[in-house]
Amino acid sequence: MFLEINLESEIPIYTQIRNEIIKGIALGQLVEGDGLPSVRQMAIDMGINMHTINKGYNFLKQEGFLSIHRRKGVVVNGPDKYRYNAAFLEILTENLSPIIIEAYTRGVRTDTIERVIKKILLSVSVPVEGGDHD
Amino acid sequence: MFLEINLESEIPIYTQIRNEIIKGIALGQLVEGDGLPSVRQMAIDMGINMHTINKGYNFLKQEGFLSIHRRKGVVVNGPDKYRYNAAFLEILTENLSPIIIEAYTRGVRTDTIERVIKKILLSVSVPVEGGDHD
DNA sequence: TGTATTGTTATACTAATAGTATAACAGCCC
DNA sequence: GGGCTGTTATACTATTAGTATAACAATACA
Repeated sequence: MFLEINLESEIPIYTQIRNEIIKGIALGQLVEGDGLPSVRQMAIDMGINMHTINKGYNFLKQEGFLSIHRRKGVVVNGPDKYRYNAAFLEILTENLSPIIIEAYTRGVRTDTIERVIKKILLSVSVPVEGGDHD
Repeated sequence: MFLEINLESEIPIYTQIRNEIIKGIALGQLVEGDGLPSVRQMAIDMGINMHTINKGYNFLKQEGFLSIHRRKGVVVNGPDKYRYNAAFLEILTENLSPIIIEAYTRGVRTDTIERVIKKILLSVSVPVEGGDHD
């Protein structure tokens, strides 16, 4: 696995694992049916405790990104398992609000904010005029 | 003070205080020179410990939003004291990335994400076609 | 000049969370 | 049946959030 984890970050390790795997799915590096390393193996690879990995995997399982089987291990789900709904859009708004409002208050103009958003989206997708993901 | 604080939230109280005051500045409810309640008074009003308020105030002080004097109390700064710079834009990108990437991965289309952003900005500013803040 | 109010600092305590460390349990493919 | 999987339980350390007192230091103001 090629997860970029920063042990010094204030962001919990299991959260970083979660975010990196979601990013891997966004980039197409992880697709439906792909298997992930076992909690023990990844723990060894990353020099991190097994339970921390397991915690990250379980968040992703609960959110629909992964399926977990006793012996088969951890497998990436298809998009239908983690497609967004109205509730997600509400949480998204709640999470974005303080960040966006701070930027606005600090004088970042609307078009600059949108440029930042576009840059992030471009880092994870192929730009297609008028087109989109899925 | 009219800060909306949720004691049950996973977000630390002092962070909520910080965000609410920044929001107050964005809305124009707090402008340069305005005084805020003393740490003791606000602690009483909100039923929260003095140190928690103080922690929130000090974050805002360190970030340039507030000035704090021994006896005069806490005062809102002018925009020049908290205007963004290049470093802020980098942190902004870092903070937005996992949220935006997750939304994208879950199938939220680019224009939907931008609609959410616009909704947040509208909640805090007066819509002006082609114009902007400041 | 006092005095009261301000933010500040120090100390101590509880509760919750992150992370580590072992160990054992249970499903299941080969 | 052996070995690998995720799972669960327990225990421990470190850090953070929040509370609770108390005292200190600057300073506006009567």
